[in-house]
Amino acid sequence: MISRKTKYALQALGRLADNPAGEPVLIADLAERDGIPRKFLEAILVALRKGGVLQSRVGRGGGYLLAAPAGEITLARIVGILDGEFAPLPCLSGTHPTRCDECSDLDACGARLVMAEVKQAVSHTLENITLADLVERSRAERNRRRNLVDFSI
Amino acid sequence: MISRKTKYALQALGRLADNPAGEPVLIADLAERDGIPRKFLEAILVALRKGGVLQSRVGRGGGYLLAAPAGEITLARIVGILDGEFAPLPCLSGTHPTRCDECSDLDACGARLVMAEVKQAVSHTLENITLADLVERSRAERNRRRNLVDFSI
DNA sequence: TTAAAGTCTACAGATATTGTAGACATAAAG
DNA sequence: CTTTATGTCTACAATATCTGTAGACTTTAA
Repeated sequence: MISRKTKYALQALGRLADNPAGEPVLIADLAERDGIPRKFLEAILVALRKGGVLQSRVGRGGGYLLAAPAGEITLARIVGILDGEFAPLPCLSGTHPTRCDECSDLDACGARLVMAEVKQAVSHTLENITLADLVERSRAERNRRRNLVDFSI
Repeated sequence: MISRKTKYALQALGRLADNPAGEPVLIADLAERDGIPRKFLEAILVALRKGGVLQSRVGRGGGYLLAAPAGEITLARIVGILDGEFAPLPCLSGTHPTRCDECSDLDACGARLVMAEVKQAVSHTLENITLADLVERSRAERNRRRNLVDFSI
């Protein structure tokens, strides 16, 4: 469902959200740490910057930083920037609604009615998860395991 | 999110679910009514038959029928047959789980943890909507409007 | 002035999706 | 038993989209 582009973005954004605020991270570092093709990641980060999620600094000592606190950056926003608005059917797009050729009765289309519900569910989920959750859950899982190990000693 | 293939499938299945039980419907009719390329629809229907959702009869008087009551055919099943199992990330596939190359710690991957939640939400929604719902909602919408018209006369 | 960064444009390659063609198999009607 | 109406199968063609690469350019700090 999500493109590799968005997957890479989530990985890189996770690293950035983990980093001390104000410390720019290099594209090259992000790319290497997660095995992402560097030039491809470059394009992804530019899109995220244009989308207002990232800030960049050019030149020596430069790199990328989050443009907002991790808790304010939702998955919906990230996915929207990279994969475009999530529309299970073209006629359900909010921004570029496109009617099917043979559709004589848009509002009574069964496929559209049920897919609207799916869209609603997905959007709701994506709106309610932030980068902070992503980082937090990863930490929680690591801690959980660390505790297991402690007990086993 | 869903392919054109699945969209066509939903349209055709809606027609079939609306048809009196036991009456086969011709591919050609389904194709024409919704403006679906005939040969393409053919392939879709074959997949659905192999997936156990449809029955076919060959020869004169033949055509397609639902293989089960509309209320027992979920969207999850239809989407699964045509688009494959829904996995927001390859490592979240139930049937062909594929680890990312550079992933050193699968269970603590933040992207994976949050996407698992999205997968859960989508699956839950798709499991809880059936073809009967699709038909019913379409009917309800048409009735709603018919009533509006009646009152306005 | 130089080196270290990000930026931009264009394209190449891979993969998936959508759509088409035509020969074939099966079943009913007469 | 022949004809006709139907679905089935295999192979391919045409797009479209996604992924990835190249290289010249701009900006900033040391």
